[in-house]
Amino acid sequence: MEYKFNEIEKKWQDHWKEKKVYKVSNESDKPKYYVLDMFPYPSGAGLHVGHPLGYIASDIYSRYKRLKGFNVLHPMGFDSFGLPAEQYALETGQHPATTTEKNIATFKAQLDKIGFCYDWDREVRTSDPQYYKWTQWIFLQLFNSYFCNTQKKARPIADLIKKYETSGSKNFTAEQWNGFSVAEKEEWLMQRRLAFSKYGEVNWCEALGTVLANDEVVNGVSERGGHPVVKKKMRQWYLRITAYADRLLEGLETVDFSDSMKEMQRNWIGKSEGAEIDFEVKNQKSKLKVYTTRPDTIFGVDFMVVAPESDIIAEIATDEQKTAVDEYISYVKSRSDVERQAEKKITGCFTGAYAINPFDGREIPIWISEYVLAGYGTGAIMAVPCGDERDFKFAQHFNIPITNIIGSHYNGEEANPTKDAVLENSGFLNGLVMKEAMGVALNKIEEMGIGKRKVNYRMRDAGFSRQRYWGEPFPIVWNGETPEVANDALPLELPHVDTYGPGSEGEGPLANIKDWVEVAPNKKRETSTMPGYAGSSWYFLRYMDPNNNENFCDRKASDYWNQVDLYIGGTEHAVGHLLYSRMWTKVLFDLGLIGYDEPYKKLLNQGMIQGSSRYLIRGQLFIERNGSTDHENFSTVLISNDIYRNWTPPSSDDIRVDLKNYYFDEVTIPADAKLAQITFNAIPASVDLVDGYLLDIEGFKKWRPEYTDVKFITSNGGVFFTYGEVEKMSKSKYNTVNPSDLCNQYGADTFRMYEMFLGPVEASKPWDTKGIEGVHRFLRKLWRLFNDDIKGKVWNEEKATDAELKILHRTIKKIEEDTERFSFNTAVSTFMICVNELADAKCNKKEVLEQLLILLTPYAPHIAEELWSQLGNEGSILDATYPKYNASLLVESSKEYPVSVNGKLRTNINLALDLTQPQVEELVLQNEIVQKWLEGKDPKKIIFVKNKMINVVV
RNA sequence: GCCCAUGUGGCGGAAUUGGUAGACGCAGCAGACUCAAAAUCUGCCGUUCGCAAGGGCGUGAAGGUUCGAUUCCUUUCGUGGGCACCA
Repeated sequence: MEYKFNEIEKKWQDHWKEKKVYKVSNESDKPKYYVLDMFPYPSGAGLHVGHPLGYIASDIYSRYKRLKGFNVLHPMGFDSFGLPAEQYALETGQHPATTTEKNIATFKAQLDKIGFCYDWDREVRTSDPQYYKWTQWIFLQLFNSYFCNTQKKARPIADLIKKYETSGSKNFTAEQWNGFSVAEKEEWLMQRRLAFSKYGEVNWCEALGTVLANDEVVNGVSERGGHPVVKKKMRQWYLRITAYADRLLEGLETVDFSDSMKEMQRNWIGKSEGAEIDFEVKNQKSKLKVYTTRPDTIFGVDFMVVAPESDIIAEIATDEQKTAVDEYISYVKSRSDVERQAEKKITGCFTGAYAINPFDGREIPIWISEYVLAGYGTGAIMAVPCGDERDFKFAQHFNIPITNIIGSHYNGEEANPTKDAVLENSGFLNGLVMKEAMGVALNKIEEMGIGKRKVNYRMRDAGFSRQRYWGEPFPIVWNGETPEVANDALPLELPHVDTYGPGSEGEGPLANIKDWVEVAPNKKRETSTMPGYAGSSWYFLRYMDPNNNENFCDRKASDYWNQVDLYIGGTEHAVGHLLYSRMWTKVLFDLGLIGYDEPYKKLLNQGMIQGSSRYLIRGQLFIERNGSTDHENFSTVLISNDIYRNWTPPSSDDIRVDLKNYYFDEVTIPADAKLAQITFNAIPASVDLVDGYLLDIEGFKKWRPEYTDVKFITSNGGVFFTYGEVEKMSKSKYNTVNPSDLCNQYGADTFRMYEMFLGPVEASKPWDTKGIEGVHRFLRKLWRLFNDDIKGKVWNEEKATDAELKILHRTIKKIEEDTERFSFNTAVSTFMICVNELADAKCNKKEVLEQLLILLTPYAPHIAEELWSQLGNEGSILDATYPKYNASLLVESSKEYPVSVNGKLRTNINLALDLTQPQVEELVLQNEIVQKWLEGKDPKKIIFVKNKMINVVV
């Protein structure tokens, strides 16, 4: 009987579906366990082999936990709002809901093929009105809440209003408040709401009349069309995540994330303690407020740098410098934050103004430069070139003299950011170590009233509106400049639009639907929609109670399932999604809606599976006809990579002389034309058309008919080599591999195990389909322990020997350990070793094999269930009892010790495990090989680590 | 530029706490079975010197700590991810 994986997998998938074996109940006597994957965006390209890596890992762990007696929640859904669907709609006119629906169907079919144990009855889709009803509802909770700085938590805004009405605030009295107009009141409240609106900068593309996402902007121009992009101020919604900065930092102490993940989040939040200092500006009324973390270096300030966006520039720039300053500012407008900071080139412009050092009266030139960002601190810094590398380079570039305040710690060649130097040239701080000087300087600054201590965060409030269609509409109506909660019942559904283009002022497409926007005279709906992370910030809660129409999630359900025990996803979400959803959870907790303020107890980061793309070298010959300067592509060749690689191009003089050197030896250039240019570049070939690097030439011609007639310059034997590049999997690079194809060809069990076998889940690695054979052979070998292709059943009910039980129990121990620590790749190896050993021992005994099958169930559920039933078991193996390993079977009495002399391995000696150090030393010194390496000398020391090794030191 | 990760045979990787580097698999080579192929099985498989026994070198590079370093520290180079409107 052969291993017919296609039949077996179909049979059991149907059976499991029919018996609803993956249905999960919110009531159970078993302990609960919640395993969650970061849900996918259902792109039109479908699932590729990179997606399921984390899903397989979580599926294995879920099934393992189930076998261990837990009630396991392991749901799946779709993050189905997003830009690509809208972009596609813009191009084809198809409604995003239609394409999204189709894409989800494809994804689900692909996922089911791999045999995941999802309870599909709990599926969520962020674009489903029944889901985004609650996203909108939570937004309104945020809108109607503020962060109480005394209690350090979110509270209803009504509480704040009550306080204002009765006792006012530091900005106004109760009487004043009660006299304010609605609009005036709202202006004050807006400064406290957790979801609030203000003017912010967006990437504005005039030519497209639209706002662009950062990744639609390349080098300051739009990716589509190459039009200029500038920063433009527009009204935007924001979430006051900065209010939660400290709690987001503290919360990291309570969760099990990797240290690097925590580090990334800490850096993102970027808490720093320092001071804001006001500097007088020479001959000006306005003061320059800078933020610094190093007030101890105040005597080393040689210049100031102000962000180009700062309003103060207009006030202080001198007439002589005005033109230069304006020019510089317009240059900076075209640049993104990333570009501004990544730039190695040093740019800047002097304003002509001088600040005055409050301690020694020195005049400090004020510059503007793009390396200072407006959004951070006060948008201005005091530059200390002897202590800061960027300041130093700036000073050097613009020939600004550098003051040394750290003596020999500064060598004149590079800045030294030390805090341990003793200060010099520093007035009242002279002689103090910098660390101590910090407090002294701060006290003095506060005493003089020219500045104050200030905690700063690099993190900014999160932009929460998008000028797009395919997202959650805001249940907000604008009364002039005052936002009000819309009267509509939730969900406020996305209305139908005829076109997906932007509104006349760059608003989202919703702005074009007059009837929808104008709800009453002078009352207009908010026309932007929520960003992608809105729906994903709370989806882990919805899975617990997905069909609840009364509540986003019943408190009983969220208390039962509690936090996500294991969350698996990529590091690319390290700071975005994870921080947002941590914040939402904290708000929901503060408002008493759920019982915990961290969503994810443990986070496991899966690596990215990269594509292994294949490229062909294409040579193209261009000619010019009749004096026209347009180049015409006259001839094309494709060149095998090894030939091209070994080719040395002739010097440019040769081109016109000898085309032989250029692979175009058979080309005759028409009389009325002349050779213009020969170029070589790479064109992608689909990975389906190569075997390793060898191209299937005929297949390629069929795939790209435009190359049917071109000449292929082949290597010896007529073969054609492509070359490889490891890069992100994407449709455009033709390097995607569809998991469904592999499941058809090798079976889901093979595919699951191969994905795991590839390497550690956390690591990124390139995909290579070739290795899958090895895993497939392993499963066939396992099958043959039960069934022979010709003889049929070979398993038996004989009693297992000690040696066989030892193989089994060693495997039980290792598989359990490896699964617990998410080392799935080594677990697969362990299965292979076990099956190899059982085959060598000719062990076909049910007593051993049955236990092995249970271990294998999380990894390869279909074959395990099939063989389990062949062994005559009644129930499903999914609910079998996980084997316990018997330590007494694994006890050894002796060990083959490696023996080193001076750290170099020289021999092995078999020794009993209960020997003492002196006994070991004696036996080791008797050994011939050890004697030889001792060369008659006495050993200085013999290091003996029990059960590990022996090292003789001479 | 900044933050994080990572670098081991031809390839994916193993070595869990500083203790035998290269488990397991792919590819390759040689052989068995077969009319043949597939499948399966056996052996070899980091590099170098050597007939062999045995030795030298070897975990991106350079230093350091240690009896002992893929593992810890310093410096440096390459690659991947993130940098706030891709998700």
